[in-house]
Amino acid sequence: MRLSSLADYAVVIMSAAARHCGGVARLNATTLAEETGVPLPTAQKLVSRLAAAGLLESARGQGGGFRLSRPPSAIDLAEVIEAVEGPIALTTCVDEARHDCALDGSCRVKPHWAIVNRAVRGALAGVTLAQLAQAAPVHGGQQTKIVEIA
Amino acid sequence: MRLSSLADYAVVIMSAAARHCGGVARLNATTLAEETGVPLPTAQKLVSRLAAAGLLESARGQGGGFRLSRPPSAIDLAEVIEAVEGPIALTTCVDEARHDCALDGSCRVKPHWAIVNRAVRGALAGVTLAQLAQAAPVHGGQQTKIVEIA
DNA sequence: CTGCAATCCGAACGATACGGTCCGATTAGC
DNA sequence: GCTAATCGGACCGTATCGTTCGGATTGCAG
Repeated sequence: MRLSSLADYAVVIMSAAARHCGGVARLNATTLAEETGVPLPTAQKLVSRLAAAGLLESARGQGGGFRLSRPPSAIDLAEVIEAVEGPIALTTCVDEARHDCALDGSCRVKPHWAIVNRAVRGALAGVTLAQLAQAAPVHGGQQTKIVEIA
Repeated sequence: MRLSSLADYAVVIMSAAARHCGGVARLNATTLAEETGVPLPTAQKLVSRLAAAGLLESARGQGGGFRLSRPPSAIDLAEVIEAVEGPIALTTCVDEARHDCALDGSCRVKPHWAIVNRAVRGALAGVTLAQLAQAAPVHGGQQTKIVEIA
């Protein structure tokens, strides 16, 4: 139940890019790396994947760089994570592209995983880059609540 | 964002144990392995960890085995997963036992992770073994919803 | 038009952690 | 007191992740 380091860094980078959204200037990988503290080679790999997923627009050559393809309020955590890690699937049986669950047929729990998976993904999809770009979260008590489940 | 196979199997095993909760008879690792389809050695490793976490009560020697330490309705997914994988911490900076985040100090995103982490954990804590032991989930539309977030 | 410099893109290497297997320690029954 | 069945911990192979490196592409200056 741990996020990969790459996904963690990707969120940090996207958040930094969202903060510079006012200026139309493109941000290159070097600048993003310096600003966030992420190692440069790793940052390069990440912006590549994020661009391939359509979350960033890339421009090559001198003066090139990256820019958010959408407003920060229209990009959520789930998208960023899926761009780096692939589809959010807690178990292999949820991932429709793979049918290699050893138990499969007789597994009585399988039907429930889809619901749990949706709940977790929903928790991530509920947070946008715009919220992450804000200075600090509100500390006034519990902000998150699951109302119904399964 | 993928659950480890061990955690997946642990949920399946605990769910099977919950289904046999009526009888007071203990279940040994072999029986649970046969019933769930989980490889025996792996099942042994899992029940050991689950017992160490206090979710199962173990009895050694001939005629021994395992039993749920609490009613199925009082054990949730988060507990099972944490027993196998350790604390649920999406990022290293959420895990209070570790302070080895390379970015740390200047990271602007860090404060938000705690909230996201709580939301994900809440989604898992909302599902009990009693619900998993039921035959099948209700398919009547979307059952899960995040009302407020960060 | 040509050369240069900056940037993005894909492939190979090493390390960490997971998953699976085996053997020893312990306990209840005979 | 012995036997047998079961739990508990240690070892090893494997796969994925994370990092690093070199090549291809593009825009600007001369």
